[in-house]
Amino acid sequence: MPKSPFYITTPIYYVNGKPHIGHAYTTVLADVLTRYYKLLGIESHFLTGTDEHGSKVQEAAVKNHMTPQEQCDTTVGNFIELWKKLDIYYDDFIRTTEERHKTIVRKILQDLYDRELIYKAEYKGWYCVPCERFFTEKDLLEGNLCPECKRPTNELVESNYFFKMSSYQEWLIDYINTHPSFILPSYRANETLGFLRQPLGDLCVSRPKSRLSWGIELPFDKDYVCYVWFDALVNYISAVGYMADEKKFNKWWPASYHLIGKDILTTHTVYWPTMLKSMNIEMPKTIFAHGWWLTGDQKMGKSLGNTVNPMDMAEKYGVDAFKYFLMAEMVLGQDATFTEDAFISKYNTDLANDLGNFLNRVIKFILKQPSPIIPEPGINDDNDIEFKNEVMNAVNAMETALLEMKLNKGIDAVIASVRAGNRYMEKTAPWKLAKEGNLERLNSVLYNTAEALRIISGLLYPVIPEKASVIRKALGIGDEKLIIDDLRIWGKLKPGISVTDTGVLFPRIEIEKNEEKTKEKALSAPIQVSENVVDMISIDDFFKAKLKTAKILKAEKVTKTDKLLKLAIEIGKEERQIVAGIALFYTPEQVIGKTIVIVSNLKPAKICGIESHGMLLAAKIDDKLKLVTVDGEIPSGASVG
RNA sequence: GGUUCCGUAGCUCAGUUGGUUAGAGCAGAUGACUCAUAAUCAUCGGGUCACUGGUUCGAGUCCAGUCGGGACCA
Repeated sequence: MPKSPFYITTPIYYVNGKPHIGHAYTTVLADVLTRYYKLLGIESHFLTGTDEHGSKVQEAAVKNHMTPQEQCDTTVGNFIELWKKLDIYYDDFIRTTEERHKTIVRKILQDLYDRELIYKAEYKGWYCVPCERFFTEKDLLEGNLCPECKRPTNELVESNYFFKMSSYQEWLIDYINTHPSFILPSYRANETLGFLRQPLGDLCVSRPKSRLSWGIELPFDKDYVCYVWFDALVNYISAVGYMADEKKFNKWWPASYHLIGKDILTTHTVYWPTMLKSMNIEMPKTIFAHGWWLTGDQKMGKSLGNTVNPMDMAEKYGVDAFKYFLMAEMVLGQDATFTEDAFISKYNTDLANDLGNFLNRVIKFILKQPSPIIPEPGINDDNDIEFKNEVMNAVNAMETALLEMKLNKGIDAVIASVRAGNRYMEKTAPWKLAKEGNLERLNSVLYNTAEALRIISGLLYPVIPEKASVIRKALGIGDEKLIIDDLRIWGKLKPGISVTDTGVLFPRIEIEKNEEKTKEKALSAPIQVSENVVDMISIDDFFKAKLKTAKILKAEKVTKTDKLLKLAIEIGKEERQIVAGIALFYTPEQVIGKTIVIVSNLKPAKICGIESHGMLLAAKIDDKLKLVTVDGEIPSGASVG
């Protein structure tokens, strides 16, 4: 493992809105990585913060009848509060409105200006008065209309200051090519190189105060403020003492990782490196772009109303479980989908059934013994050795995973060792050993399971600090300092310590009943619709069901059933799959191309293992069934009602 | 439209530089156990590895094309 200090950053978040899953994910990731490096005994520094200048903050302030600074002070609280709630331990939190930051930005600007790396020039653009925004010609809509509000724009000549970014183009291309871990994943490096195939322009680093006053004033021209991105990027060095505390700066820089979302790739892989180069500062070791969490909303279309706010999951099922899911489920770099079903499934299998249950059975069993302490182990047999190897294997896997930025793999390995623990208990059956009075074997088995839990809790601590601490408390080692060297050695757990029942670690989330109901409804619905309308309902009740026209694109029989057809349907621009119990009445060929009516906002359900996303309407009497269709031509996606 | 990545069991995905019977988790079926959170453990998947053609003694793994999906750029 690297022994040089570990310095990790998140982007500084823009304070014009509320924090969402994207912010949370990056910050949790940085937090978890930092905790791992601290576990490895490496000095670590974790920086996050907020980006507080720029037009959007100014606009929000005006709207809320505040000064921009007041606006920042209020909204920054949302972030700090969330980090507290998520148990995030950053070492530093920087705000770009802090003097320690602004001073450095001014110094950098002055330095670059003095060295003629920043120059003043006029450039032509199109200005939209209502939007108060400047556009380049290519941004405009046809007829020189504003791309935002579609009103005419005025051609305008404006003076601004430019950073000579263009002069670093060749250097940057070469640097990326010769430093394969500079931008990760590698396809993001390719994207950057793609961007760099075209001539790189100079970067406009000023905004005239006449258009925007909320920013850092240029030290050499009081009519301008600094462009937000230039300002913001500097946080990564201003926070660790650049031009202020040389010793501190040399300790932490270059950063080990700049974690970013893929949406801000270019600013971090083009602007920032050229800025650093111009300042003669070493490049960060790795700029790592992770993917996005797609929520139900984005993935399934808006009409459904089954959206889950991922943040609610932390509230509902616990912060540690939430962080566990984020870390275990996303392959770093790729996008991942967040659904409550996936969350619950992962929670129940990994955390409740595997980990929580393993802890529980070990502790409860030891507590049933005449002396409820960690016993003295005897000689290991083959089962013991096999189990021990599996646990030690997890330690190695986690270390490798960290280096490769494949946290999910590391976590998988740890959970695999938990499963090995459950398997080990079945194989050795300590309850039988107790009955037989084979105390030597019994003690060995109980010791080994407890020892495994010591190591496993240590490996998972960075992800689930609170719950891992509970495990350690149960084992009687709650106060011991956690270091990797102790996890690498089997047998560190001292016999003789009392264990404690700390209760159920992760209570199972029970959802079976709800699922069954949905399933029944979905199956029987098409057959019940026409008959016996009971109870009167209000119009509002009726409109809760969003009925829409849909065109059947594809249809096929569901194997092993005689009633079900699987349909691919089109609702406007959206395409989805539903399962309908109409196969006794229609062949797939008969329904393809038909425009039918469906309930589009029905909660999705699995029918015979197939996801069904909506329900079609059909009329039925006795043994006849007819689909509800529309009279004449109408596009799919039209509202019915 | 250009560049690029991907398309593997019902679902999520692993599959190193081409080489013996293509794997894991979840879901499902059957059985076992009872220390445990109706948890756990064992056994059961014969999947045209999107399609077509090619290179090779041999390709999920390389090449070309087709279809489908994503990313970036325009």
